[in-house]
Amino acid sequence: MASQASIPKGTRDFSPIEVSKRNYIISTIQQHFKDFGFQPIETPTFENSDTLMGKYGDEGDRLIFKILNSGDFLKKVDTAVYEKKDSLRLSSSITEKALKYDLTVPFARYVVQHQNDIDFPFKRYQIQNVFRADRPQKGRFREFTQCDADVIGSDSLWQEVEFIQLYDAVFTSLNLKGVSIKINNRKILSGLAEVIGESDKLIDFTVALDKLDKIGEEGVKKEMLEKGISESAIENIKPIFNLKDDFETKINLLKSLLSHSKIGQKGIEELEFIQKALQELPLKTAKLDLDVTLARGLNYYTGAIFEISAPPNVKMGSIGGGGRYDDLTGIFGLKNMSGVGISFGLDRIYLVLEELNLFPKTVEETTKLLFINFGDEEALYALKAIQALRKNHIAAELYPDAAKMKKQMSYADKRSIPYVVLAGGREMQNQVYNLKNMATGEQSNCNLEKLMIHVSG
RNA sequence: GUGGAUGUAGCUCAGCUGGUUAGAGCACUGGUUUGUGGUACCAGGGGUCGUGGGUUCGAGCCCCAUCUUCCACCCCA
Repeated sequence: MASQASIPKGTRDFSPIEVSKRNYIISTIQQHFKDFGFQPIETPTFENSDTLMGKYGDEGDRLIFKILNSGDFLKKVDTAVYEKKDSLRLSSSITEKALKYDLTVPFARYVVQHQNDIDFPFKRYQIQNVFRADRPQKGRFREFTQCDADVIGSDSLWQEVEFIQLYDAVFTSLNLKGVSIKINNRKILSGLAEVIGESDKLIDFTVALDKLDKIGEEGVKKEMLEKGISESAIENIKPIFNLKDDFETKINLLKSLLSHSKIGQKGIEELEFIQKALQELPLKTAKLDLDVTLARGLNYYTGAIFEISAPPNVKMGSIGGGGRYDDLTGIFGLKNMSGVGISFGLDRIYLVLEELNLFPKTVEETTKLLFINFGDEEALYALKAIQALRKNHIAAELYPDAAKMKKQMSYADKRSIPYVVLAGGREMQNQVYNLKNMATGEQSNCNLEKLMIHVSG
């Protein structure tokens, strides 16, 4: 290998076809965002470190890419910190900026900073890349694209209903069947923790519970015991380990389980509201599924929690997620702003569509006609036709060099260009173009007008 | 951050217990066809075997380190 050209681990180059396919997904999502009344914003690729640090938990902090200060950054460092090799304190003093880790926290910062210019409730969407210093694996990258839609400034549950519809609309458009929208409510999790008398261990409790489908009932029990949750407490909530029935049966079980928890009951009420609304507004493609074990790591969720699972025949983690957060902007000083939002994981949706062969053929279409170059005089003749074609938004191009016919033809073939136009001396004399259909091999002479009709049909 | 696997031509991979000049298919370039691609036939170019050390008379193969990719965990889209 002569060159050592390479890119950092967890990042990717995208070829023309890949970009076309990504754009197909992005424009689909974007169209539905607009249809639902969301407005676009963008925020910087990097933020001040303290905007991001501490917002995603310890694990999150570890995964934030920090940007080294410019200039003689060591000069300002406390000698004691430096000599002790205290990485944590050292890094906070030499990295004042960090790459954004998700779109939600920068959005919260945006809302607080621009609160006087925003009309609430504010519905925004945002499609940008985010960065995580994670170890890459399948469907997990260090730079990836998130497509977020959030509403801030309304605690109406109709928003949750609409977001579920939005998910459904997007997956319907992408022709992706078998997606399940898993829903849960933080209040139910709080209620469960309360009922078993372990409210102070809510996080440990939910993190363990979240792993049910991965490590099984015994694994979850073991982890809960390790975290200091009592055996009798686990016994109390045992029924939720085996919830396999429909939405209503699950709700009923939760009702009896949480009859003594006010907050738990509130969570049930919210779920029922959403479910009843959706019975009147049925989903087209996706399935709504109550999953009591759904917790998600982000600790700012306070109400609904969403997670989107790829169809069961595809081996892929979640392809989207979201939820309600009552006080996200509180950390930046703006109180009483309830928000709810969802995110689409573009890169994972891409992998799922690729695996299921769901990209429409049309996304790969580029140039429709290639004009063979026979020389300067002929090229000029060709370009006159090309100019007219382009004016009608028919993509056409001239092979730049008067190369051998074979070379030009195989170039068209390799690029899957459906039509080739041969216009040499003979055609010029008769003021025609020889149009060749590359799929059928058919060839005929026609004037510019007919050429256009033929190709656009 | 923890544990495991991997790396040979542009791509997918062969390469025996360490032994001459490292192979195949596909792709690429040229020709059979100087106004006709996708098929066929012929010829050709291309690898300091991920990188750096070490063991050995001799290393693609053994040892160490490092990087990449992949898998599991953690976490997550």
